[in-house]
Amino acid sequence: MVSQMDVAKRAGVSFMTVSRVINNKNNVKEATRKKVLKAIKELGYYPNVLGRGLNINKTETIGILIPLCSHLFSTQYYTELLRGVEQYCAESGFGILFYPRREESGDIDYQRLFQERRVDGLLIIAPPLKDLQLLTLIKKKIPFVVIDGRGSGGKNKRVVYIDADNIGGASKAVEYLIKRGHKKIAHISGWLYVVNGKDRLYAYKNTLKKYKIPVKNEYIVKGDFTEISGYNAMKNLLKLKDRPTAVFAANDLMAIGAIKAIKEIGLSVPEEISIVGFDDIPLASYTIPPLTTVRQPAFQMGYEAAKNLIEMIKSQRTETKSKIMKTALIVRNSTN
Amino acid sequence: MVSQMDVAKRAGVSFMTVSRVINNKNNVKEATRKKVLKAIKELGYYPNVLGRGLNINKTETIGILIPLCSHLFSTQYYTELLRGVEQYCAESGFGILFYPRREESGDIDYQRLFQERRVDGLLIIAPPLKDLQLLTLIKKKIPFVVIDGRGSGGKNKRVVYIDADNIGGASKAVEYLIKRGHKKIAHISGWLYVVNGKDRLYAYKNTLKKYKIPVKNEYIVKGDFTEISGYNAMKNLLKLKDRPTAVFAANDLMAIGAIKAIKEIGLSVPEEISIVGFDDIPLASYTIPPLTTVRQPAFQMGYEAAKNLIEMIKSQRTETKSKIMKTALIVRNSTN
DNA sequence: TTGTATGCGTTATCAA
DNA sequence: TTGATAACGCATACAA
Repeated sequence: MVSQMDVAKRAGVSFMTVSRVINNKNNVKEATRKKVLKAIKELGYYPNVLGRGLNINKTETIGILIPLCSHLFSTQYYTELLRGVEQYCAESGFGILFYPRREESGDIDYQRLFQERRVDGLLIIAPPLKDLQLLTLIKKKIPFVVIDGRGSGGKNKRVVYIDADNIGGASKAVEYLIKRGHKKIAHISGWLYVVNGKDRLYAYKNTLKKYKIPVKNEYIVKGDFTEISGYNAMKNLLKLKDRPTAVFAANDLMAIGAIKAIKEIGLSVPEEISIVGFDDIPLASYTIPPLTTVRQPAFQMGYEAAKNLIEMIKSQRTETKSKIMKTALIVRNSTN
Repeated sequence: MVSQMDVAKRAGVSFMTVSRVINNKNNVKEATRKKVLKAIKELGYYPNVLGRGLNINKTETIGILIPLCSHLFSTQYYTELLRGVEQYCAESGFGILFYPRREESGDIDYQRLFQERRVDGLLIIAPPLKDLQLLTLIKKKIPFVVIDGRGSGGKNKRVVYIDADNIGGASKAVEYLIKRGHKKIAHISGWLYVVNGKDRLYAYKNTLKKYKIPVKNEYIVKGDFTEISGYNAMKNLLKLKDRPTAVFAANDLMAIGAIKAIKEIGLSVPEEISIVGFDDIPLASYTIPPLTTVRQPAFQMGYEAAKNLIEMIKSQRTETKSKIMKTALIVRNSTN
């Protein structure tokens, strides 16, 4: 391994001069700098981030804690989010340590990643509704940003949340159905242990109330964001005597499952039943019929979150900059 | 920051004893160990991986270099692959440093990640056909494993490649079409600058030859793995006087684009034109009609690759264990 | 069974 | 403008 010492010997200077050149300090004579750069090149020297990190107590790396249970991660929504995160990290020279969480098994110890000095901060995606570990992070002053987890760490002002406007988006979806004349509107809910699922259910109920439409329990069926759960939920809805004429599914995959169930018994979408999803994954425009859905700005959310986190890390500040990103109703052909 | 020294003071021992406890050395008296563990707990001590890594020259982290151009990364194939990688890393206690490559911009310097001691080895996904950087890694004895890049680093026995059997899988697909009576079979090729695309094209040509069916240039249209490229390619095929009766697309997304183009001019799949894809992404079973395709074991590939890499790192050996993973033809309803 | 000295590669501080 | 020394947290080698 080539160290600054080796470079220094080759260039006939002290290792401190090498360090200065590496770090672009301006108090190095141009001739000396050239000698050093030449030696660096000849020896193929690369600075050792461990040595550096140990000294300055920084790693220029963020950890990303992402749920890996397939029904969440496999959604293209997450790849877009990741792309956004990557974009900002690349711009600011930060690395990304990838920590998939499997909710099932014993969880990851959030603070460990920081305390071990693996990362300078954490990006936490879709944590549980009440995540006590976030409180630990706050107490220990560990920088972190939460995506898709509004409120998971309580209302502490020091927590930065980046969320899509789930309530607004879901309200728009239900409102649209109401304005098209639907009165019997059902909801296939998402995984209710993350805020996305909970908020969309809340908005469904609330919008109905706003328009004086009674909320019927039999019209609310629990799903978990997977296509199969949407399929099963729809099967149940189809058994009802008073069948709904429209369904708002908490994500696109479940909407797709629902469409499958409807077609299977010979009914058609949207003629007999209208369907609205949430996410606007690429697949949404390929279903038959193409899906009316709520788009959330996944890339921007990732980018914003990384930006916030890295600014927090760099500035040492911990001021709140939570953001609710706008959603948009994309009307295609699954609604009537 | 709490260090071994702090723990040592609290427990009334030397920091070396603390180190021994951390590393589960057996030459520590049980009573002493308990004292130390108690102090560790009370102080909330976590070992600093930078200090440790600097000393033992290991990081227990692998770097994953993955193409982020959306047409490759957004495929669910890659999420599955990542899940496999994660699985083995979790089992062996390794971290994953995530390095998306954007082929467009100036590339990542592969060796840098290792030389800077960020990682102990590299997992390189879908490199270019001839990747000179891989030769550097070989020369510098940096552990790495290539996924979806058979041959990118030359035929050096020291390179470990984990690939799906692209040639076998594509051959099965084309053979199936031939056995169903098709003679006019076209191919929508993938991105030909990665081995997956190239091999599938090769297998297409080769299988036709094997069955004495002439290879017609006009039946081969270049795509780049995106849905839109499949759509456009199919448009061109549909303009031919002697239209093909079957199309083998180099991946599912392009197959889906092709189906869209076919439907648009009022023809039907599979009655008038049969389509076969490659990958078997989840979406494949939702298209209308559900797609006949070639399944590759993405999860296992990721798992195997990580296993190979980490074993190389741990054993210091660099023996070749390249693997070609089996593929399977999944017959659904897009073929006739 | 436990402790002391040393060095990993880097940067900060202070001196020259 | 340059260099010497110390320190970051840890584990190895050796001594007690």
